[in-house]
Amino acid sequence: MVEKNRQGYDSRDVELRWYALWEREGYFHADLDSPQSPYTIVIPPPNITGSLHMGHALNNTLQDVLIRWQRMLGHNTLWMPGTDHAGIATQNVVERQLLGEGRTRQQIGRNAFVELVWKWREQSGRTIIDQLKRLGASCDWARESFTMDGPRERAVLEVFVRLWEDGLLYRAERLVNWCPRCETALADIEVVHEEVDGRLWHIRYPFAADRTAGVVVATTRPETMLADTAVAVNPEDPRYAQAIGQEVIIPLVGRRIPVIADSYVSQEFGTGALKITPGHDFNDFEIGKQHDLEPIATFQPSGRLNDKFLTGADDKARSRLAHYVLQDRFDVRTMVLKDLKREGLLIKEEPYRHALGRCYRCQTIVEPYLTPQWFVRMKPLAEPAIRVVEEGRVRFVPAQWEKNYFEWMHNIRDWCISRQIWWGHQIPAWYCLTCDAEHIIKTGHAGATTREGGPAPEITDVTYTILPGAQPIVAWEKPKACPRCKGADLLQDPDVLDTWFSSALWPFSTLGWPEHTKELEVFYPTTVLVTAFDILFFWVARMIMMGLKCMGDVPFRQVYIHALVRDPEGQKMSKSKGNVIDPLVVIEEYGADALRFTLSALVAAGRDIRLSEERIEGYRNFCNKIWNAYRFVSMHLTEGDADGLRGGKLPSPADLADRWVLSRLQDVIASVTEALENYRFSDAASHVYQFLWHEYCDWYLELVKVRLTSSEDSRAAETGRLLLAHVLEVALRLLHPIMPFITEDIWQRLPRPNGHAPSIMVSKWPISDSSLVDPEAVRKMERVMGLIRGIRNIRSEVRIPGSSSG
RNA sequence: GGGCGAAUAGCUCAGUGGGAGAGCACCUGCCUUACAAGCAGGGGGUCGCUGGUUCAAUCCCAGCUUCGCCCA
Repeated sequence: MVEKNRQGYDSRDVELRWYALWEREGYFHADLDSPQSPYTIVIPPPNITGSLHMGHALNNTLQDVLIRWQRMLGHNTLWMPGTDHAGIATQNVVERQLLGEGRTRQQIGRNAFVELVWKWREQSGRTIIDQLKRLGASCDWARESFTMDGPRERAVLEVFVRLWEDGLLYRAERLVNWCPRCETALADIEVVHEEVDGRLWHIRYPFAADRTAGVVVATTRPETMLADTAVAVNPEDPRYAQAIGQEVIIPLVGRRIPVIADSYVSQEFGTGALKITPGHDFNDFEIGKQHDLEPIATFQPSGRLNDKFLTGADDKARSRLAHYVLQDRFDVRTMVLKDLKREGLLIKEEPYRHALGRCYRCQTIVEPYLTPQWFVRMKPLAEPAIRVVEEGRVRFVPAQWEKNYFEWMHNIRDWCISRQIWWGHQIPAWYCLTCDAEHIIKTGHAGATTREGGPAPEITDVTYTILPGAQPIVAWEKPKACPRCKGADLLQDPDVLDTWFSSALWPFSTLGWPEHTKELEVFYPTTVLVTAFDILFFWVARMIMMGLKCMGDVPFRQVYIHALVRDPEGQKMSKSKGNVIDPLVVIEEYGADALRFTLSALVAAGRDIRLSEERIEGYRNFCNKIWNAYRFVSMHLTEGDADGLRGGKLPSPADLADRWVLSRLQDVIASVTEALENYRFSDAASHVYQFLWHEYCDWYLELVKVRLTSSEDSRAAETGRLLLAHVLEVALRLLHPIMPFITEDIWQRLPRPNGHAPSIMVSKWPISDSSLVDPEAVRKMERVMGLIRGIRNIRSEVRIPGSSSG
């Protein structure tokens, strides 16, 4: 076997080199004073904890395709980059790191911890930016933002104050979704619901009047019975007609609670009797409100039991249940069930499938938790946001997503925006320790920790609990004095804002709002937002609401919504499943161009992408094909040819093939352009692929080859060489948005008209020339190709050798 | 329980009221000086099922089955 030098295309060196040049030359930078019409995209800011995954790769490839295409069309394009501080996610990362050193954030205190996160961000927070550059993203890096930098913080403060002044913010005690691991409240949509095979336990609650009889309730959460305040039945239910108005005794605890009637209770579910725990269940909370039941909140923030459930219990029960206190909620469940069984009150246990909510950041089962939080009143914000989509001022692509949007917006609930974490925008609200003292409870003690060998730290773990009745003073900065009592002892609300609060401002905060900047004037509203459907509610809807509220205009005119990237079996890629295809590994092995082309070719509206490595390899081969076509062209081009091309004059077609290839090129220009105009990335990709490989290489190049070798007609040969170079040059420009690197590399090597752009990325997007469209040539050429195929077919059939003929 | 979407070649998916397609995989023959990461040729599908509209249905309509996602 002959060892042959591989003459393939090598992406590695090429990609790094050209990216550096583009950046150095400032091609990514949008010009504020440009007379051209603007085309703007704001990046969905990746989390600073993130490392580039396929979702990012897809999302940013599509944005870059659009941006590069529009730049070539001559628009003043701005791709605004930045990163997101990702409150809970980042805090979790740094906390874990700290824990590795045997310390907790509580031990080092808030200020030191926040400082530590900033330090972590300096070191690790830019990883993903560098990775985006490897992908080829042509963002305007000079304008890079961070959701917690100075200007973005000003925007957050401004919005918070405005919402407060407009009566769209309030602080209230409500049952909220609580993550006992992150120890913070979550918004409703930060809870991921899943069906699980659980159990339904039937428990007997004896009547206070006659303990031999009772009501049997069915529950999936027996541990919450400790905090029950009633048993509810349907008023129409004949089984319980006698029971309504009586009192039953909570088993183990011994507390008396009423049997109430409420039509909410389904007669079909379980036994038809429902235990009511307003402090630990959303539905029960509502029922409790109707019946004036005081909720009992018997969990600590960590999900461990406190002693509230013992309120009203007798001494015997107190001593018997003392060991429940401080146990985890699921251990309590086990203990409760065991004790119930012993007392003969556990009637039945059956398998039961039901929904469970988990924290979207750490998968911990969330707990409904009664606590004062900040909320945004959403209805008034949602109404105009619904209207702009109805009126088409914001257009969703594909349009089917508008349905989901409307569905959610019409049923919108108030947004819980306070988080009990430290990394984030601290809420700009203060409380007066003088006149509001009754609502503020101070806990903590000095000198709780000493760093090894270091000086004794300040008091670090003092915490304030701000009760529901407290009166916040909302302001841009700490007020000098309380407006009510003139007291100067003010305490800032310790909570921080939901990360999505600052993300919601992104399309205008990145442009300098609330200052009246030229950037806002030029680039707002932005043109299109490119994002995956999974953050439609988290982010897209909220940006529309906030854009309308703050700017009085939509944040973007179009929203292109793409699917998620999955593995070849359709499974979500995850580290634990081990099915992750790492884009950076792919880029190393196959090149960013191959990855970008693959993702573009696979993205179909509303469908998940199943990514396999073979597919990427196939498009790497496409790179190689183009590279070799270039090698052929360059090998045959003469100095005279190059001069001619630089002069910009094209030869007139010498024969059918010439007319055909020029005509086909015009078609391809038109169809790629049309595909991009309609966000049909896969069509754009396959049109160029089909043309370059199966028309240009398979046919035109082969036909010109014949002219070059036969040398009967030197004019035909020259025309062939020139058109080979010309058609390749145009096709490269068509391909550039998808494959920026190889197109630049070859384009720079091809002779092209004098005065042309210094880089393909700032060259002109091809325009279809109708004078070159030649349907007759195309028809004739197709007949010729069919004829040749027929001949080849016959030849191969005639020459079928016996399989053992070797 | 409410909503949305999908079902087309072995796999992943385009597609249109009149001819069933692409990439990958597969089979056969070729290291033909651009490319074996390639070239040439080839096999393979009652377009989920049942009805209806139509001269004509993979496509439009209704029902069914299966799968996926979102919301509660």
